[in-house]
Order: sequence, then C-alpha cells, then structure tokens
Amino acid sequence: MQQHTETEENYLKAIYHLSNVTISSVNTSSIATSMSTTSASVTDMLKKLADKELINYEKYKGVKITRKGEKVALNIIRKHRLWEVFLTKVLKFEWDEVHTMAEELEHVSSDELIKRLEAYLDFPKFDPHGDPIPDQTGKLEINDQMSLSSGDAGVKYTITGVGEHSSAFLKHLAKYGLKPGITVSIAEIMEFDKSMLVKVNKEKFHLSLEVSKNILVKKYGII
Amino acid sequence: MQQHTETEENYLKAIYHLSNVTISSVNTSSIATSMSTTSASVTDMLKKLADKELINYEKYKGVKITRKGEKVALNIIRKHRLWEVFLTKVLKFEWDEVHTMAEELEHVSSDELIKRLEAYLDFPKFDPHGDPIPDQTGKLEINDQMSLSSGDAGVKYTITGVGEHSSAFLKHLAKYGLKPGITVSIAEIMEFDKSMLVKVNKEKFHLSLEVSKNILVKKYGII
DNA sequence: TTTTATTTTTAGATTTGTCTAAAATAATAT
DNA sequence: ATATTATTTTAGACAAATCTAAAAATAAAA
Repeated sequence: MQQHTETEENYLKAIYHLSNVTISSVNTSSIATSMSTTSASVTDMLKKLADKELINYEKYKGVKITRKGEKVALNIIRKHRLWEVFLTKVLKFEWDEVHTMAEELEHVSSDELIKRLEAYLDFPKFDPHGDPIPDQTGKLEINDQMSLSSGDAGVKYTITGVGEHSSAFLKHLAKYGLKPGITVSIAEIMEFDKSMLVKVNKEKFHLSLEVSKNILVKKYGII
Repeated sequence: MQQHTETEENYLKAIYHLSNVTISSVNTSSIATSMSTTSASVTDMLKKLADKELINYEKYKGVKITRKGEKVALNIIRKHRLWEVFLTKVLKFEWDEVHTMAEELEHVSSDELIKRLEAYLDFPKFDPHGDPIPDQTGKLEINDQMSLSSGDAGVKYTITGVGEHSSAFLKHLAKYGLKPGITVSIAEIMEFDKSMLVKVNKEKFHLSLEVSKNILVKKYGII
C-alpha cells in the first residue's frame, strides 16, 4: 500500500504544505529551504516523484502535486496530527514539545494502527496546534478562523490555532500561557506599529504584530 | 545519545538474541539467516559495529556483543516490548498481531517518550508474549518458567510465555485460545512421541512435542 | 533587447546498505 | 596429513539520497 520511502513522504508533505501557501506551482528553491537541503538534491527527488506520478513536474517550471500525491501527503499529515493528540492528551506532553516525536511516528506504516489510535482518542478533529486532522479518505474540516491581528479592541477571542509552527514561536507563546483553548481580549491596539495589549486571566501583556499575526482565533463564544 | 542507524540497531538486536541461544560467540551465517540477508552484508556491518565498539569482532572467529552494545540492544528491546503492551492493552490488538508494528515503533528515538509510555502503562514487567521488559538501565526481571513439555500429567499450569515468536506459531496457538495467562492441565502424555493431551476450559486438545516445547509455563497458583 | 543576475539542472562524487562471484580461511573426512 | 567441504571475507558493483561545482535556462535590469 505505502510503497514510498520516508524521504519521499517528507518531500510530499513539504510540497503539499507549500502548495497551500503558494498561488501557482511550487519552485525548487522553496522546497530546498523547507527541507534544509540543496536545490540539486530537490531536482533529483522531483524526477523520482514525477516518475511515480505523485507530482507534475516540468523542468524549470516548478511542481504541482497530483491528486495521488495529495492523498499520500494527507495520510502522513493525518498520522502526524493524531500522534500529536496522543502525545499531549494521553502522555501529557506540552503542545510545543510534540512536533519532533510526531515527525518520527508519522512514518510508522500501519493504517490499522492509526485507525485504532483515532478511535481510542475519540476521533479528534484538530491537533494541539489547532490544525485539522484529515480522515481516512483525506477529507479535513476547515476551521474558519481569523488572525488575532485583525481583531478589534475591546473584543474577546478564543485561540484556535497558530499560523507558524516553529519551536521558537511555540515556546514564546507557551511562556505567556497562550495556546488553543485560551481566551484573550484585546485591551488596546497601538496605532503606530499595530502591536496590541491583550488580557489573559487578569494578566496583561504586549504582543508585536509579528506575533499577533500568527495567532489564530475565533470570536469568543462562537465555536 | 542514540547515534546509531535503524539497521545497526536491528543487527545489534539480532546479535543480542543469538548470544542468548549460543554458548560461545555468534557466527556470521546465523546473523545472516536471522536478518534474511547475505554473509557478505553481515561481514560489512560487523566491521562497522566493531569500529563503534558495540561488538568484539575477530575475522573468521565470530562475534561477541560488548557491554556497550548490549545496552543499546536492551534499549531497543525495551521499546519494542513496551509498544507491544501498548498495542494490546490500549489499542486492543491481539498478541499475535503486534510484532511487526512494534518493529517500526521501537526505532522512534525519544527516551522521554518511552519513559512516559511506560508510566502510562503502569510499569509492566512483561510483554504480551511473556518476555521481560528491561528497565531504563537495562535490567530485566527473569521469569523462572519451564517448558510445558517437561510438565507432568495431572498437573495444572499457567502459560507465562513462548519459546518461539514466529507469526505462524503464534497464530497456531491463538487458534486454540492459548496465550499467556491461560491455565492448562495436562490430561495425558503419550509415551511414543511425547505429544500431550491438554485441557483448557473443559476443551481438550492434542499438542505435539514441537508445540509443547515452545509453550512456557509455571505451576498453577505459583506466580 | 542585450546584458546581468538568479534559479535550476546536470555532472560527477560520496555514504550507507546491499548484492554476486571469487578468494581466503577454517573445519571435516578420508 | 592431506584433500574435500563449508564458512567467511574481499572485490567490485549497484541503488538511494545526498553533496559541490559547473553548465544551462529563465527572469530581471540596463
């Protein structure tokens, strides 16, 4: 069933993620950056993935993921996110600690294992970072969230996710106790730099635009 | 901490297991057989493991695992067996289904993950096949069990483990409902071929010597 | 529309783990 | 004790994934 190497799976995952950020096709160098490797290595791999019909690849023209490739990518993402839920909910890891472990666990091949894990976790729809978990067929619920940076002063919001997944960013949020599920209200928005003062459980602190941009929320009460 | 490849880990595990069966040093061809590969490949790997001081290797003289190599092997075995407990106890897999999945899971590197898993499972001392689970330092409880084949007619025994782990053998036992925890009494031992008639919950059936040899038991009541 | 700069691809090496076939060593049998 | 057989190691090759450096193609600027 899963006739792909771990490396191929990782490339597909990266291409899938980049496809959701890029308008047209994904270019070689952006894949190289996101995989921390060289463009030459990426080109080699693109040929291999194209041979397997997981991507459409035209020399010098970049890459588009195929339906088939997308299904493979979504299955890896499904595993990754379910393992993240397991690690936080069952083994009580913090949400900013689980990514690396899930990167290894996502390549464990058994689909039956992941089906049972999903049932054991009671069919969660989102991972600890608020990202949706694809079902077996690759379908995923879209969480219609907005960026905290586009919120209004005086309004209460519930954090539903993050727009950036780097360990540095997550640990920064963790320091303030900010994570999905937490309620924040915007106390004041500074005109000159769009930074904001927010209130969380009586505590107030300052968030730069860079940070508030990457905090995803819904209006409080609307779930 | 774990600077070894998955392949190196698998070789070490195989060598460790063979060391427990062999009197003196482990020879190349037995490793090749147990790894389903060629002697040439084994020789190549032995050099690499010797360079890392995980084994003592003398050309043409076979191999002895070092203290350091044993620690690595025991850590893999620890992970393997804890994951097997997780798969059976938590995800409700049958004891004869979990080996292959555990072979993948055992290479997930995080020691913290396995520590938490162990605690979550309430520090099990044996895996679903009755094999002891090493602790963090590599120590393991020895289960002083005997082979059912050396049992006496008219006596009741509790199954504690198996002496052979092939899927074929485990599925054969599963068919009769035989697995660790089950109580069997020996109804009769046939003189001519040492086969035996056993009783399990009112049902009687016949076990060949080949099978009874590989069923490990304790006298009923003695745990 | 040339020239320049950037991006992408090729060419050729390297590393890991594997293989087959041949050579070297050890074990066994006469 | 020597010949035969079996085991183990070497030699040389290959596939996967990577790299650096150079060539080719595309995009941007003059």
